[in-house]
Amino acid sequence: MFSFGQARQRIEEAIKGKQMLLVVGNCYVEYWGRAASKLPKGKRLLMIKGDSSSAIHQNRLLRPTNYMMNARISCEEQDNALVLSAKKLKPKESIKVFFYRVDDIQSYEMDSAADLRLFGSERELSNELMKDLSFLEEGLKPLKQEQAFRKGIADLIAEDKDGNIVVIEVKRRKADFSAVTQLQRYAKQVEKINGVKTRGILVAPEIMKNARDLLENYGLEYYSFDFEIGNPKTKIKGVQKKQPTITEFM
Amino acid sequence: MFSFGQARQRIEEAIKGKQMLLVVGNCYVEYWGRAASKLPKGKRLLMIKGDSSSAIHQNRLLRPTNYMMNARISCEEQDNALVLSAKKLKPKESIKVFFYRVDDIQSYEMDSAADLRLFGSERELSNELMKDLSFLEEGLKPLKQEQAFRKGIADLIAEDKDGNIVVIEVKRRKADFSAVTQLQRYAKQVEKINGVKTRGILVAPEIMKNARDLLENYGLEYYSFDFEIGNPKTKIKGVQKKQPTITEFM
DNA sequence: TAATTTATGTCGTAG
DNA sequence: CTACGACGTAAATTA
Ligand SMILES: [Mg+2]
Ligand SMILES: [Mg+2]
Repeated sequence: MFSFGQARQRIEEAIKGKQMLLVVGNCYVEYWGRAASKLPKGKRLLMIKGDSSSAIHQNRLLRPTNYMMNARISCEEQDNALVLSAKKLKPKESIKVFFYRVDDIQSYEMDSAADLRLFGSERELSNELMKDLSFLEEGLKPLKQEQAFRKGIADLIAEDKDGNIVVIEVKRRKADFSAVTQLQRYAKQVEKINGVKTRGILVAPEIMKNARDLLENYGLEYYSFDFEIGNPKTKIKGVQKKQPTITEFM
Repeated sequence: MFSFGQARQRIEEAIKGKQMLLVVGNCYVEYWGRAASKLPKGKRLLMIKGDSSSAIHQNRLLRPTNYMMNARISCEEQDNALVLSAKKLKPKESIKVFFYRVDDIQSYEMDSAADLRLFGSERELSNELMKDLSFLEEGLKPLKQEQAFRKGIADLIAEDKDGNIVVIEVKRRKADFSAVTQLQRYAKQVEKINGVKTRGILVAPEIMKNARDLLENYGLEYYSFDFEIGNPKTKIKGVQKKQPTITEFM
């Protein structure tokens, strides 16, 4: 139990020092901005980080119920509440946390943030695949031109043994409608730019049934694959072309 | 500073009691599952909630660097580290947090989670719009509104004054490619089911330039609108039809 | 700065 | 349990 005066001093100190700040207590939360919300009174945890990212957490779920980043934080004592406000412009937004009881305040001087080393990202899979496109199809070669650019419009652009341009989209998880429409969009765009018929290949571990139907309607191709995440190398295995499932004639 | 023995006891108690648990200390984090990652040693905050949702936070950004939900949490003392593990099946995943120094442990009995009352969601805007479709266009009437409502394939399905079926997709923010392709997919599907030409209308506060070009290529229509978030009613205002931007002749 | 895309997306919901 | 779409998506990347 903290008096609002004590609490305010402690909070302002921590914020000034860019410390990780945690406030636990009975509060009511209002948000107004891109949307609006009200969180009924209850015991919650407020986390404010050194970069001013703020979040109100309940005791369930990963994501906070309210949050804001790049905000200006302020703290004021009202009649019956300690009010913590986070405000930002662009978009104009505001959160107000009304603490009616402050149970605990903790703050920690933290180490400067380190980069997470992540393996198995789509980018990594895509790079691995590019090293040997014959995994996909005999005679498939990356187009040097596109390779030069960090990222063009599609994940990969290649040329098949007959000289057709092939647009390749890689997904690290089960492909859905959006993966298919994305590939279709890229394929059409490349087709328009180069003025030649272009193949589109979706490479993903799995694909939703309905998404696959759409893909086949668009005349695109699907290859399944597996990958094994390793350090430092992620390995691609078991690439195989899936034949169209001819379910109906038009 | 906690001894590993003390720390372990405190942690296990908090987890058993489904309390909100916070552990601060110098640690190294390994994740393996859908992807894999390593977070270099440093002072971090581990948050474990009553539903076993766990997150490793650094002192910046809203999102945690590592996280897991619906996991089985365990804690064991090793030679030079206190190891907190979170494991789950489906997908099979694991996080290990190696604490080399435990600076602080806090746990809190929390109130049961309350529902956030959110205003200005897409669903709310859609409902509001349906009440008076003449906002969009004279003579537009909701069609099979219960089915449109329940089925949810499209946000709204209506009939215009000439008897055409109109599929309407509402977006609460600036519409992009995916909004356009989504609407296109719905419109085509309704067209196929009913066997008649179908209009597709995208209603959004704004639309990306490129997305708009795509929309016009598809023969779909765009209406802009504004909304004012209120409690309990969100008001829709300033709906206006945007004429196709004829940029090029085919 | 705006546009675009990824994400270990998370989360809710309907079937 | 899966499919599917919203999310105040956040965050990284690129033009
Ligand atoms: Mg991709
Ligand atoms: Mg919608």
